[in-house]
Amino acid sequence: MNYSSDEDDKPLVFKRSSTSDKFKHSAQQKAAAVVRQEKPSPKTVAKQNSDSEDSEDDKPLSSRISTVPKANSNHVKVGPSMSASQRSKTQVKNEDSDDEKPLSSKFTPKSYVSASIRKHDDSDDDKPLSSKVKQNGSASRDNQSRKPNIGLNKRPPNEENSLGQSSIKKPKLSDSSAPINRKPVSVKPESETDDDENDHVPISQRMKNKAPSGSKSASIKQKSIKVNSSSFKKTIKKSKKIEKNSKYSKPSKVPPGSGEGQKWTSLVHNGVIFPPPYKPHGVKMLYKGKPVDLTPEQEEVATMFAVMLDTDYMTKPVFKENFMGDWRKILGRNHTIQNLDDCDFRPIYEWHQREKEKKKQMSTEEKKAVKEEKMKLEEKYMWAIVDGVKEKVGNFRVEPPGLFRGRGEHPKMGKLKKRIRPSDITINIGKGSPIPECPIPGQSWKEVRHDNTVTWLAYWNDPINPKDFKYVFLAASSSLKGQSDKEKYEKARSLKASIRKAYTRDFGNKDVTKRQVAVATYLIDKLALRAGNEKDDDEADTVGCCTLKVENVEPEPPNILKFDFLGKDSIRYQNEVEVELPVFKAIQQFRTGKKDGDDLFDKLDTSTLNAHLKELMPGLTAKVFRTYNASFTLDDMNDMPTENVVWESNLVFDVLLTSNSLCPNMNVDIALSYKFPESMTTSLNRDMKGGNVAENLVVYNQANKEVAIICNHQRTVSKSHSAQMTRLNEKIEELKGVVEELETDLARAKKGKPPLKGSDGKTKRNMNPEALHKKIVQTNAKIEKMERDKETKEDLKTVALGTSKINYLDPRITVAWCKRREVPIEKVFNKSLLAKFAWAMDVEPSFRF
DNA sequence: AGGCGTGACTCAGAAAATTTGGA
DNA sequence: GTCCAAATTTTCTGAGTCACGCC
Repeated sequence: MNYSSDEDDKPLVFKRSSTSDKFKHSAQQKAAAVVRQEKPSPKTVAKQNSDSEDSEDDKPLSSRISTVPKANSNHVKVGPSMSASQRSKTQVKNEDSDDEKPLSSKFTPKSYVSASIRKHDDSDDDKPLSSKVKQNGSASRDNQSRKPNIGLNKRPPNEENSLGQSSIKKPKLSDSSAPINRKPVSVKPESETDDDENDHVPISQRMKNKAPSGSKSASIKQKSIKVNSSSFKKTIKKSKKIEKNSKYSKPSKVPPGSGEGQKWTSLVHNGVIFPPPYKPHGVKMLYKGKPVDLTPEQEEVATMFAVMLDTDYMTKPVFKENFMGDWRKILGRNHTIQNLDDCDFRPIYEWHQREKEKKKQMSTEEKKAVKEEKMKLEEKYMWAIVDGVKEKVGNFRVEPPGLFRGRGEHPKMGKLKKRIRPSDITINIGKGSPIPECPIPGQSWKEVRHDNTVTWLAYWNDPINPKDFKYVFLAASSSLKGQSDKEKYEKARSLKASIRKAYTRDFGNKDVTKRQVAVATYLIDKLALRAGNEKDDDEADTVGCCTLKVENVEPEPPNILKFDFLGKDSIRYQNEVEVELPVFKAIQQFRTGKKDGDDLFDKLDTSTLNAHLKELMPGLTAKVFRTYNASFTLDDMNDMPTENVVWESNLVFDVLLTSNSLCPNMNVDIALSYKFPESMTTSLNRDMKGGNVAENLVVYNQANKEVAIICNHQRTVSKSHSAQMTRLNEKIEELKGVVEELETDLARAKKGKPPLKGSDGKTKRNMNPEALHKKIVQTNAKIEKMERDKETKEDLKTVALGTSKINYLDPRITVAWCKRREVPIEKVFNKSLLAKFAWAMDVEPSFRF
């Protein structure tokens, strides 16, 4: 069968399945039917179905599927649950039904709120892309009239209401359905607009026309450092239309700049700062039990190794061999030290520990003084002036010498990373600007350039791999970085459903390369896999989609694929996914006749894959799917209702406390105000808003976690994790004991008897049954809360939420959502994220990814 | 052939949780 | 014995680092 057709039977896969369970449930309850478009005419319906596929297609596959990497226990997989037929049915139905109903669970309802809110949206339409992905989405567009109506979903047209508030409640509609795609081609042009610009314009009018992301002008001048964006907006906005119809025709790379590839007009900075020279400590290590004299240079390298005695690099032979190889070069051929095994670095190690301890013991004032001293030295390097605007420099400190710490089984781990000198560094600076003074007397820069088509301020060759470079760039909060960040998200937003159809059609293509491209694209889309460049033998052996080996993908009939491989940073990816039959068959076929270590996609590499992707959409590359998947998932879940949460005291209590621990900036007062159950009821009425904030934050974190799981962002379990868990368990047990005791006393009190002595032997005060009962309830609530905390903790012990927040989630989704729900943005973004995302701060509340 | 985005980890300092000390 | 706050310990975070990967 060819999937290409539209069959209704679409594979389930496309559907989304799982949102978080929690959401799911709620969603389910609430909605029953989904609505997709407004009413469809019959034909539409039919069509729709087909579209529906698309519509569903809109969703990121990953979301649809539940895949879940096993690594995290959490989620587990999933699968598409509905059958195709079911699904189609549902859809249809939905269409008719009204909005309110939810969709089956599957579809997650996405947004209602937004829908309603989106005012402008109604109009939209046309979106070019709209079809794009998510349907609705577009926020920006909305403003204007552009929005299509997307179809789909109904959105109430007028809702506009204020943003947020009221609207929030509305039932959702899901939009998922998508709109149909309208034409494909036009991708982006119009819409784009984004927000920014319009600040001055009345909202309603704002449209944006701006340019989409693309280029921006270089002029970024203004910038304000502050968070506020307003200034930013402007800057950014500038529009360029670039993309526009032409679509991305542009070479993908050229960014903004005012001119061809020009990134700035004037650039002033002070270069880089070097680490202080090595200060010999004179502590002698032992060789065959005897102290050895080392020159400062030899001692420096020995110290680098000694300091790592307590790491597990010591268990890696490669590390030791590489270290010894490089150290021996410095020791010289005839040195006493010939064998690493006869070396005893402990004296140096212990000296280092003492130094560390000393540092730790310094008084606060001393520490402060040291810090200020350092600041004074570094201050001049921290800023650059780009086109007249003061911008923070990212990494102006030259990397100090050390032993290379490769991740995973890196063949070069342990090699000496030599000290970088000025003569290794190339400086890039504005033509008329003063050339940074070389900080080390008597030395000079390797080269000084005036290249305004690049954004780096300086670079040097990586001593470990001379072919690689280490660049000094502006900080993430700079306009230059902000612009390209925004462009990245705009590109992802413009992904269209039609792309899915296009590759689906090739699952059975006779041309093997085309088939492989189709299947690989499917995996990238569905699982948010990385492209997978080829790697050299002198790098760790990790893979991405194009470099998957036969042994990394195990097909299990009827249609399950088991993935198990080491990806970037040697992080393991394990997942079992149900795929469409043609994909499954294709994978089986790609595997036949090959050995475990052979390439699964033997006809592919990232450049051929990306070349094909670019045919589908200008500027499209494999990594866009990751961004798309992540942001889509967040946008989708953010519209989950929270109103169905039962506002019972216990639950509220939990939610508040939990959110407090999950949300960094949560207002402590809010949580505290709920700390005492007695006051809870009243507080609830009084502080409903606070409660909602906390509740919303739980939803947000849940969505964030979902994304982290999709992207496989892991973290190592903290050393103290198990101790922490044990402690929690002990406390829970202790509380349980308390409850039992209380219950005994309660029973006795009811009979008029005094309480028994406590386990500690003390006598307790007489309490009346009501008081005892109350206490039991309170304690039980506390236990439940702790159990929940425990779960959350266990759940997140291997999941890192930060990476996706920083790199994959369009901040406008978060900002708009916060505006709609009246959640202070500071509760979600810390100071550095606020600075980094200054460009997104004034997005319309109706923005949808 | 570079150029730049992504990503896990580290560490110091902040915040929260506990303990201690005194009234 | 209770209460409160200071002191101390534990946990969490933000910012920085530098390795890794994509195009």
